[in-house]
Amino acid sequence: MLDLAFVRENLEFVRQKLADRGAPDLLGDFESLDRERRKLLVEAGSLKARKNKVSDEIATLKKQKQDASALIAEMKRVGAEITDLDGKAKAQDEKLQETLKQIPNLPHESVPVGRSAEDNQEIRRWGEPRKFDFEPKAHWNLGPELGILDFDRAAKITGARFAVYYGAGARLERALANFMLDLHTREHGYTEVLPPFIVNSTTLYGTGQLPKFAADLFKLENSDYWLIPTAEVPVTNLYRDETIEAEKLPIKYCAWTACFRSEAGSYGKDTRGLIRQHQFQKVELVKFALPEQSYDELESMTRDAGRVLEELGLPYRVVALSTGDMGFGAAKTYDLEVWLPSNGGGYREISSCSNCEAFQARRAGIRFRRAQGKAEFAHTLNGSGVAVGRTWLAILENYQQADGSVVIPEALRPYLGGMERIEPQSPT
RNA sequence: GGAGAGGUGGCCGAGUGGCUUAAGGCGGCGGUUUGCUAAACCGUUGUACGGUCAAAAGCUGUACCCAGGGUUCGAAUCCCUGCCUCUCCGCCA
Repeated sequence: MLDLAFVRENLEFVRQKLADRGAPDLLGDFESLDRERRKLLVEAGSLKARKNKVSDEIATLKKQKQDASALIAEMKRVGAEITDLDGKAKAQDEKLQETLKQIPNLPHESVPVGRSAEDNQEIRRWGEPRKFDFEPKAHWNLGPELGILDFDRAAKITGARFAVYYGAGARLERALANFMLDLHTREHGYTEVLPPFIVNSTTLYGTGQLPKFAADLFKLENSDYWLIPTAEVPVTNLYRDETIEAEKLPIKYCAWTACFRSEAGSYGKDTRGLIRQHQFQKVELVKFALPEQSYDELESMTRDAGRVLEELGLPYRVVALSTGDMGFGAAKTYDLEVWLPSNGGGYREISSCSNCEAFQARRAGIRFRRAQGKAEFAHTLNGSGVAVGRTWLAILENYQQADGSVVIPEALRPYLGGMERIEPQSPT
């Protein structure tokens, strides 16, 4: 959420930044709404001041056993007026809050202005895509052929966009999660968190999934419980409505969780394979940072995520998302895109690292306090470190051999009991 | 799922309709005293949204005693609903 006073004082600037994102103009009636609301606050405030004063006078009269009926009668009328004004002010305020909650974050000045992913800016590349001397297969063929991946039975027991893993496939997924967690906790200074995979709606408001993106989420029936779309949601909300001591910043968490997304509106996109599933696993990185350090923290978080792919020998590139391609709460986002040989070869998103500045903190009441001075809003950052399911398929595709087996990257072997290669196997 | 007890400032804790602008204590901050430390003493203390101001400071208004409604001239206090915590019982990985 943007700061109300900031929007009021920088209306044209805000309009421009939102236009850069390609967001519709949501500030249409902001000025009049804000003006009307403040006028009502002043009127109601002065009436309440009178009410408080007269109530004291009534108390004094009663104590002295004198007649207060005239004042009481007046206050009955004033009370009705206050109820009326409060109602109007509340309605205006709700409209204003609703407007503010619909407005995405303002892009940082360093973000390339553009309309879509076409305008994203490549920052750097790591690794050389492998040259195959045979036609590389897509993972949705490789996996089932190896007997470690099964979409058909997943469709039977649940539905489309789910998968079952067997044997070395299940173990590879588990090994990847452990490998990522160990790397971030041992070498990058993150503290591991295991949060609930179900959260309430207040939590989803805090990180910005609600109210705009309810359709992307799974909601549990007859409750206020929702499945998390990413660990960013529960982990960022750990400090909701709390004030952190400045010396403790930056706080760095990493969390392995399952993630659940309805993928409404993506019918027809990535229908084959593991790229776009309703349920997938992800190791997430979350930071709480001082405002003056948050962009340095974004850089290091992006490097921390990249380390995972480098250790696994997976070629990737880093792109800065353009203003038109960024998520709702982000002020700046880097995507990590891993190279996949299937479909003629190309880079696919495997991590997204964002600095939300104070956008989430303002919604969620995440503050910090310096030794001297008032509480300020912290900056929050989140990034995948990285998506486990997509790493799984990247390993299959990048490390496949002509005979249909898959070589396990060195760094991962200790997590697989020394296994060097996945050979075709029977699932049963 | 059943029964009961609770939810008050950063923390502890008083407070059953108006002398509460939330007592008292702890902690924090500032100061006095002191060879240093400790102690003692004095002062101070949160958040949000407004008004005033060029702006900041300051001054000032309102709201906030889990949340949302209600009763009343007046609610931390009374009523209703919800959420959360704790204790006991039942069920359970």
